[in-house]
Amino acid sequence: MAVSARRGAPLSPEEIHAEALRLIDEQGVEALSMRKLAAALNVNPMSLYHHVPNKEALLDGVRTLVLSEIKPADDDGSSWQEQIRGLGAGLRALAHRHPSLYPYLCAHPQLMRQDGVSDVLCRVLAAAGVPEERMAAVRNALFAFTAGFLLAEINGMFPGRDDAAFEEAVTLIVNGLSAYGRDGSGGNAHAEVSPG
Amino acid sequence: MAVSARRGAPLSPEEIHAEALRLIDEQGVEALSMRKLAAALNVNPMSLYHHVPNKEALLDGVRTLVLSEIKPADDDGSSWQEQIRGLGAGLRALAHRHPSLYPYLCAHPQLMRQDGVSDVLCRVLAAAGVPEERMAAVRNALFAFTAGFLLAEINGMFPGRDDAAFEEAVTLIVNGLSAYGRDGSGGNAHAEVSPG
DNA sequence: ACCTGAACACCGTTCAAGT
DNA sequence: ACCTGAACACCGTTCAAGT
Repeated sequence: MAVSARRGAPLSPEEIHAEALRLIDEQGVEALSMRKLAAALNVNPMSLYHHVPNKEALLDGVRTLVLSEIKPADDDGSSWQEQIRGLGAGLRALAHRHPSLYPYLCAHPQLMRQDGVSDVLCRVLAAAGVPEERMAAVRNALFAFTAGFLLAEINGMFPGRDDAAFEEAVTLIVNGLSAYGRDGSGGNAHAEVSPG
Repeated sequence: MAVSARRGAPLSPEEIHAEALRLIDEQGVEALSMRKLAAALNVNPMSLYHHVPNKEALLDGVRTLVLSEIKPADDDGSSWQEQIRGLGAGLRALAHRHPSLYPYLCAHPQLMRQDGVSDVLCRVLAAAGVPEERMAAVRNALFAFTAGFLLAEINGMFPGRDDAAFEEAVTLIVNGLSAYGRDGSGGNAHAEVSPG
């Protein structure tokens, strides 16, 4: 059986990811090392490598663990404006729950492309009047805008957690989306400008 | 004089920062180490510490070096929409010139608060009809949106350098700003919603 | 199957010593 | 004033060996 002398149960990836997230939330990503993580788990540093290929894969696991917290709400019948605000608030809550990990979430956007969130967002955007052929671009822009705003917020661009600043930002977005509903073109006088 | 046996001239912070930037652009931020940098400068690793306090300060210097590339254009009489597009394109060019450093620029937004850029942006926003008391919030939001979009782009959210996606994003912003010009309130039906 | 200790190739940084 | 070598306290990771 060869279970660790210092522990009752064998390690598992889940346990490792959870403890890594705890350490990151507590001390920051920079402070996480395989050796410290092993110490926190009361285990030899090298034991980790039987459950996780390397540190990069470990961080990948932590990122997916955090992203699993996202539970996009169902359509509750409210206006698309309200639903946009709700989605933004949800992502914002996640960012503030894990401020130290958040920049690393932004740095790996393939994980941010969770189908659940994307589907809900697209439904709301369709309700706002975004035409099908521009849906992907608008959805990506919105996602990037939101992630960027939260990154700036977490990095201290605003003094503390400034809810008014967040409201202003969401309003800017909602107003921008409204143009799609008015004429279906997004009012884009520059859509055919030759790109750079 | 005690100049390095292997070099003609003594080191300088400028030389160190420039070489560090070169290495970062070439091999990525993760690959930069004090020891490799010293080797690239043909110098003993410890010599660096006579010109730079530590690695964090070195990266700070590299960031300010890159930010000094920003030269916000003067008012050329074009519409505020065109000027917004110009500012965005300028920041985008910088991001693509230094894709590896760019995420680290975003992580230290105090450096992004260059007065020059901020002043120009505020002038353009005033032309768009943003009222004085909301200027700071809108300026910050715009900056964070742009930085976030470019971060997503650099991190591979879009397939390659997708100019159409960037145009769509800027259009969304421009449309959002247009609401301020229509009624001066930004059309913000939710400005007084109780935060959180 | 799971764990471990020793070892390797790296780090950033300090410090006393050189010229 | 500027540079240097040795040393310290860390890293991530490999590998052969243990049960």
